[in-house]
Amino acid sequence: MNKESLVQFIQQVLPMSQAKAGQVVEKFKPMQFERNGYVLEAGKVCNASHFIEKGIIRSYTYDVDGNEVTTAFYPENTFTNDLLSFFKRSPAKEYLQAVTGCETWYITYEDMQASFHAISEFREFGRLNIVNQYSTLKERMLSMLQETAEQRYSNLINSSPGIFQNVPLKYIASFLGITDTSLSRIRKEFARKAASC
Amino acid sequence: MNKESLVQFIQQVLPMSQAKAGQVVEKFKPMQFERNGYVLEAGKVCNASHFIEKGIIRSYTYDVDGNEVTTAFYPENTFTNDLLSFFKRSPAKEYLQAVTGCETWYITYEDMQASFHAISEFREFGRLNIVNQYSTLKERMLSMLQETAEQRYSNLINSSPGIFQNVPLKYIASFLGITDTSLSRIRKEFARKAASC
DNA sequence: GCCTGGGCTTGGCAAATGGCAAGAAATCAG
DNA sequence: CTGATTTCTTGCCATTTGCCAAGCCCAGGC
Repeated sequence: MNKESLVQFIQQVLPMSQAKAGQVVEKFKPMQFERNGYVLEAGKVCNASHFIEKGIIRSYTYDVDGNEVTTAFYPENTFTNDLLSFFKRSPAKEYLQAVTGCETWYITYEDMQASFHAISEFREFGRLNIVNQYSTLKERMLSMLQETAEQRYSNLINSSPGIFQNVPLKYIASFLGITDTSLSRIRKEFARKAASC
Repeated sequence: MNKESLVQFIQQVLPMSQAKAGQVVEKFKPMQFERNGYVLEAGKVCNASHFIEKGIIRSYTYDVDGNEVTTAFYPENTFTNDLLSFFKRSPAKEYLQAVTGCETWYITYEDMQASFHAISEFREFGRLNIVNQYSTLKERMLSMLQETAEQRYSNLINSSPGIFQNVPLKYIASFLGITDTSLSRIRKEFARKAASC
């Protein structure tokens, strides 16, 4: 396992010389998680940012009635952490759980701060990465505001078919903002429509 | 009009010496907007970040059917811009409109980059400010996922009563993810419940 | 003062979604 | 393999919300 995909990801967010990119990834170390293992637990301070080389991670929390709510899926070739906890050194509100077995490259908060200070390209990359995450969340927000549950389901299955092969439907339901009952009905209706076309 | 509230805001996000704070705010310049004026228009690149000294600004876009969707309200003592457009120099997808007459302190992209480079405290402030905006959006997302429209209305009126005094209800409706018809009914029901307590 | 237009409310009906409970299917442990 | 547990589907009914149309009310222009 080498850092090639991490380097590619960084180059894609902010192109820089190979030398700089090599310097940036130097501090990243490998880690593995079993299926259902925890990358981060609520209440603890998030001290590492993980680049997912292989596998899928989800974030979740609990609503006032004690129901699990899946807040995001992190597929391969993305960064995952609890942004607020990581950068403000505050207790995390969410769990980060490996939905499948995972291999990641992680960097600690201390190493990241040091690298931010030393490498201006890495600073800029870090900022753009946060902005991209914000942007993703904003699109999701917009989709919640103006689309029906069926449209959101359709979008997800088109944009991330891999998720459906590995993630229990109940996680997907709460992610879409509906109950597993409704998701089941939507899937049925969706299959019916697809068949008739 | 002086920069005192801007300085206070910065100190609150990231405490630093008064000298540093003074250096940070140096590049900010004043601007004014009439009611319904535009701080930013969709399609243009967002080239300034505004700290709202006075007034309320909203962001909005259009859905596929051409309906306006209000995506956020920015009250006094917050920063507003189109994050993605500002940092990636891409065309904005949203409009930023002054809902009331507004006075702001703004900094251009170029000045901000220069100050980021020169003042490490400002860099850190900038990052924390983005993280805070992400966090705000995440809470809003969570509220969309797990709360009813009536609960979201209740939260908004408790946390930001000032908005209701200045903003047309139809903006608030699309912000809450419902139609103005539904909002009207929810308000009626809400008033009934409040009266009976 | 009168007209006009936009913003808000209301009623009637249809569609979407949730809550509950039962059953079917898949998965897991022993 | 078997039994237990979890996940998923389905039916029934209530609630929420949307859509459409009508009407009210208030502010601004003449």
